[in-house]
Amino acid sequence: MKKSFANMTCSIAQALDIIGEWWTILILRDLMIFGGRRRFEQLKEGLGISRNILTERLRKLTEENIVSKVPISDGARRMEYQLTDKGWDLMPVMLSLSQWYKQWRPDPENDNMAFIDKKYQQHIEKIEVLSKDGRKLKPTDILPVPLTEEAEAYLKQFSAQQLSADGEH
Amino acid sequence: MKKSFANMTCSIAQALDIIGEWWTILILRDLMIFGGRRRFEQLKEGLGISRNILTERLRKLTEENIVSKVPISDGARRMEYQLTDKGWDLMPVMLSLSQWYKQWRPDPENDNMAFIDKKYQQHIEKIEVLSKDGRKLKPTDILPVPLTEEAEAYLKQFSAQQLSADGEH
DNA sequence: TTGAAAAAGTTGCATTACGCAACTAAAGTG
DNA sequence: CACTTTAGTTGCGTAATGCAACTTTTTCAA
Repeated sequence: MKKSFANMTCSIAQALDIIGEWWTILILRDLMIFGGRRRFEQLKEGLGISRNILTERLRKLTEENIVSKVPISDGARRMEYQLTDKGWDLMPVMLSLSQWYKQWRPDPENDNMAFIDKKYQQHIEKIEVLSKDGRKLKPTDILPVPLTEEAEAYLKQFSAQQLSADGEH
Repeated sequence: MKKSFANMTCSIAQALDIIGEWWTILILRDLMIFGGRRRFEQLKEGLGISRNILTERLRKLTEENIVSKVPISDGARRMEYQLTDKGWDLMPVMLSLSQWYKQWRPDPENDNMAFIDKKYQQHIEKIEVLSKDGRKLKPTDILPVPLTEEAEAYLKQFSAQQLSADGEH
């Protein structure tokens, strides 16, 4: 049986356990696209996904409150799938995946997805990771750390040292 | 047979085709963690992944130049796996997954991953998406658009209009 | 230097997930 | 009221995953 990540104490593993299965992120992408596909058959045709898999993925996304199933118009019984706030908050995941691929792709032609700033209808800037003092951080400026109590204590201590050192000059 | 996303003209699909399989991102996470697991057996034990799957994932990651297999020390024949620059550039993907989960998790206890700013050893700020004029964008300020020639032309035109409008007041 | 143990896979088999096509039930449509 | 569309469900064949046993090379202790 395919192993679940749900019992791992790591936010990345937890996130992937929810949205990390094959097709899931592409379904969410379609739901994000302006004027895009919201209906079962549309999603199926657009993606080329099998019916039973689409059913299963949508069921899980609905259960996780990432997507909601709402009437296509008031009082109608036909339904469509819409992102919830929780779903829209996955935008940075989409962006970072897209931008990583664009930066390293071997073939610049093979892509037609863009992310547009709604207000000015412009391509948006690269996604940035900012430090507390506003520096833009490169990947290697960042350290993923599994947090034990010791690690937390160390960081608190280091932080105090750093503050006093900064105050001295 | 599980379908490939490699022939879709979308950078998200392309990225997922490379790193979207079960386990792959968790392997990369372990390779990112400071002082973390770099060796086959360590990765296997730490993740609880089967040997044959780990072999296959590492093979693909190496082939894609996301990970490289290097001698554990100079001239040694024992190998370890290290991230390449292309691999490190996946940091924003890790961050955005982690931060999404942390924001929406039902259970705040069930997580021990943190991302630290190396210089000050502090937790880093939330990942931000910036517009060209430096505004921090919310998910709903952003529009994913499949780029056709028409879409490109429209955007170019809109952009010109916007500039002249901005110049007038 | 030799014997044991570890490291890094490979192979074979059982089970689960996925893809496909056929079927179904309800809702919309003319 | 027929018939079409929509949104699934079911069944089956194949591929992916998990597990355990086996292999080969390297490392280490005595």
